[in-house]
Amino acid sequence: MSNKNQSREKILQAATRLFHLNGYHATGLNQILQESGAPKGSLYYHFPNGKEQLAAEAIQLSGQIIAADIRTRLNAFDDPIEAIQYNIQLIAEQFNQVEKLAELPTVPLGLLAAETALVNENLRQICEETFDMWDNIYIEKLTSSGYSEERARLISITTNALIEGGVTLCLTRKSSEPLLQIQKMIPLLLTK
Amino acid sequence: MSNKNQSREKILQAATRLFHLNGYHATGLNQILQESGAPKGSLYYHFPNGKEQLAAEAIQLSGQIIAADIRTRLNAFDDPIEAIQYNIQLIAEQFNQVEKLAELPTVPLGLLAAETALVNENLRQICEETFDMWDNIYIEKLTSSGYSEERARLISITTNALIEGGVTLCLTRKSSEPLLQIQKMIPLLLTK
DNA sequence: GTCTATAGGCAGATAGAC
DNA sequence: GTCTATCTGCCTATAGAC
Repeated sequence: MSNKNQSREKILQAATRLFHLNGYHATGLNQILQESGAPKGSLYYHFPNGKEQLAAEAIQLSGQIIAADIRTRLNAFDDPIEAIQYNIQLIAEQFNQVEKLAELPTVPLGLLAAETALVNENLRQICEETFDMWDNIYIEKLTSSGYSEERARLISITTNALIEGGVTLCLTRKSSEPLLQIQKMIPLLLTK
Repeated sequence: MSNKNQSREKILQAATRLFHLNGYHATGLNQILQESGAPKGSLYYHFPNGKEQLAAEAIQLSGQIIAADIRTRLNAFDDPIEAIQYNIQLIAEQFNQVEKLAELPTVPLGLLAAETALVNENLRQICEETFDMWDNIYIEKLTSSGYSEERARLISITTNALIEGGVTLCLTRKSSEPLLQIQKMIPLLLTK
């Protein structure tokens, strides 16, 4: 059982990294196995439903890691404006060294979501639940800072869209600039 | 030559639709040919560099179609706030009938950009140029409405990120709601 | 310019020994 | 639980008749 979980975890970690970085369709099971060091037989023992199950668990795993990141960053400042700006700043900094991108699981799931939404209902739902989870973190921070429920919802959706779109722009431009620029607009969005 | 261009155009149109909808890696050449009605020999006659060339031209084609859409929409209102809101509204409405999504090439290129940015330098550059083109349309509208060059740049980047991220959220939620919500924030962003 | 047939490789998935 | 060998099918790309 200890071995079982070790292997499983290694495979899942490699899958999570590769799916987020290269996407669902561009990532092969062989690639995942090679990186994790596990054999193919092992993969189907631990993930009987193959690639789809692997992607489902990968999205959930990184969804929770990112949620934890967002929570600690938002808690770093009382003022929600500073807090959200800090969060975006840290995401942006990942794009300074593109090599290091490979190590970090904190690239949001826009790619996976867009790839699967129209094609795989199961994965689509998991992405939706993940976005819900992230939304709720922002909403809680904002309502506890005195924003109305309705306004908090609006700001949260907008923030998530800004981050997902901003990440796409940073990837495309090979630069952290887009998110650093976007971050400057947060004070305007958080007008009460 | 008339036949040549007809075939070429059909293939390119099918490719454009499928790439934007399903992504680069999930779209097969067979699928493109089947939809276009053209034979495989024809594809490699018209696009000697195969899939990559097809994707490159598809991005450029839809990039220009979308640019034209943005231009006419921004020209529909003098006030840039109303104009940008109108543009987002029209993008959002595409997600009301998911069936009709298939017909419209106006889904921005976030998926293609994120898929290719780290993997194919040629396609990455084309995506970057396309984003530049769209940025410039917003910038021109804003500066001619009295916004400073610097502020116009900032707003344009943010608007593009909002749209790309918003589209991802709409796809994931199978709903036009996210973009309709986001649209409400435009007046705050355009504060002078 | 158009079409067929097919090469050659890699994908995801499975069977069965150990 | 692990590993190898292998199946089937689809992928991109090409060769060559017409």
